[in-house]
Amino acid sequence: MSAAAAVDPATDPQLDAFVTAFDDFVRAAKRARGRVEPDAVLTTAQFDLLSPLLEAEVPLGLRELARAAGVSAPTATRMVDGLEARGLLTRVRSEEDRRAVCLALTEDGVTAVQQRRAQVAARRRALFDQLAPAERRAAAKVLARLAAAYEGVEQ
Amino acid sequence: MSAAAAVDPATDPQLDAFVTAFDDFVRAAKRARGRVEPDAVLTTAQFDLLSPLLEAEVPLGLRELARAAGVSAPTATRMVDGLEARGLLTRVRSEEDRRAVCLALTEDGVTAVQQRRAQVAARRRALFDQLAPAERRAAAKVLARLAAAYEGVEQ
DNA sequence: TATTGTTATACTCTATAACTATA
DNA sequence: TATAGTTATAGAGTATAACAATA
Repeated sequence: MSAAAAVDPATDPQLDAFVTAFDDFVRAAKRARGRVEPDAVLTTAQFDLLSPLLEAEVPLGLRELARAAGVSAPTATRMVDGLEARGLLTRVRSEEDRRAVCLALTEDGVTAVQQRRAQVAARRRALFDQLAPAERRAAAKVLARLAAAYEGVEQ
Repeated sequence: MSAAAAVDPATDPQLDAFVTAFDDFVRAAKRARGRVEPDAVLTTAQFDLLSPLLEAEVPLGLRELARAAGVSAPTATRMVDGLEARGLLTRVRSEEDRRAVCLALTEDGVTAVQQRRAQVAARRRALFDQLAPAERRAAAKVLARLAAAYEGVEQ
């Protein structure tokens, strides 16, 4: 048994409160996601894959996109197949390096990514609107701190 | 275009800070999940499905489990097929209502769920350990508040 | 030899529609 | 007729291993 598994959260009320709140938050977020996503233009995975292309000054390679989205190259290839067939991105062989492909959003692709971003932003905003001013400041601070804390975990 | 999509987050610095922090947090959490889960006994979906059975006093029906996990009945059936084949749960026809099945964890199933819970708890704890005492209190409070706020969104 | 991308293969998660058995 | 569950079918996401083309 690992050291972490041997720890009884009940022995530390602060840890227990943190873990419970975290679990509640994750569950609530999951439920909310389920309510919003059925009619989405892009799935989460597709959005994560395409999103970097909106900021990209130049077309990106498949591996770059795969790494940014946190998926394997074959998975990215397959996803790109579907997205290309739907006319959301273009895949052309690079002239400089004939091994590489250049991936870029089409006009429809840009629209799709922007729509999905707007959906996500709307969801965030709806949550924001539920909070009192002091809570809003506290939430932004805590979430930023937690994001940073993740980087210190498991190296 | 929806009202929400028309809002420019940049016009409200507090909203912008909140949305940015939220996005950073979600991305960091996703990366961390990817680092931990490859060697997990259960996938997230399997864990979500089995988890209620650990607390259940009596065996649960398939629909109950499906609803709790947020998946359709056929999805639950298929998942139960695999979990039953792996010996993690038992599926027996109910005596009182011959339409229903009674689902319960086997000893191995209990171990698997507990292991996964320990993994999740360890991840939460690692994050908790990164925080200063004041940050821990603030985080627990904010996460609980956000979980509650979700319930007020979209009714 | 190393890198980029694809194909082959296999498995999980997901849903809707249609079905069976029971109430 | 309504409910519990399953089967049929289809599609997306996921990975590893093996491959081709190019550097």
